[in-house]
Amino acid sequence: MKTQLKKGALELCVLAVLARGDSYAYDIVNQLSRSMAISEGTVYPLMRRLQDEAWVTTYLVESSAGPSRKYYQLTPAGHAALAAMQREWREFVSEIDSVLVPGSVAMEHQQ
Amino acid sequence: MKTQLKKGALELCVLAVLARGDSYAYDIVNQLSRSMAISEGTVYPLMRRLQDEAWVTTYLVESSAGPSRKYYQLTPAGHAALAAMQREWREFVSEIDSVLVPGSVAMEHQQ
DNA sequence: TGCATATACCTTGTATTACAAAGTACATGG
DNA sequence: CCATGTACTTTGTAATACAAGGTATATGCA
Repeated sequence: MKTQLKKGALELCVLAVLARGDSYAYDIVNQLSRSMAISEGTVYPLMRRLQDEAWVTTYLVESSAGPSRKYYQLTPAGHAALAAMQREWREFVSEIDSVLVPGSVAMEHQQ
Repeated sequence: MKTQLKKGALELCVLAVLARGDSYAYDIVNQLSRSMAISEGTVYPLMRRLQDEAWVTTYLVESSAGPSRKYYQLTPAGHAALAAMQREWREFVSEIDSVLVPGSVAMEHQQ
């Protein structure tokens, strides 16, 4: 159930994380997993999609504690996409809320 | 994009509509399409899923302006599911917002 | 009668995507 | 030299939104 809700929002979350600074997939997973259930198998294909959209560029940085890290950096198009998706997110929440609570904000009378 | 966000939330919306009164699929589509883009091909399979979950029961009512309408009525389990999904919806929005606006809700130690 | 239109239902096929699971590879300490 | 932690990637499965098409009923109108 919740899995379905999550679809599409993760892309927004990843872009939001990258807006706070360049990062690599493994770290993004760890950051997001503090707020929500998320797995590697979801994020890596998503990073590929972000590249395909030209919303991010990548560069390698060697690590002293394991294999090289592939950092992702937002492009101007990526920043624009983030802004657009934040707007869409707000609209989406409003749409759903308008269905859940028609008219006023009184949620005590149902059925 | 928005299509993906929508997944999972539609079920919640349909249950919310039914909580305001029994209705039939064709009318639910019309009601929801005032707030959001939605198509018949999405709703009919969804109604079937609600039946499979025993969240709704159905009854036929003849119409003077077309074929009989299959009305859907929430069961007690359906009301409970609606309440649970509303809670999940709130949690989900909070989770996403906490990522979009770090520091607002649950951000302990951000790097 | 015949046909268009509106109502109402349902099914099929396709695209998207979250996730588990598995695999590859690097670095370090016991 | 191998277990552990780090880091990347691919494969297969399930869920589901939607377009498109199909069926059926009722009415108005030419």
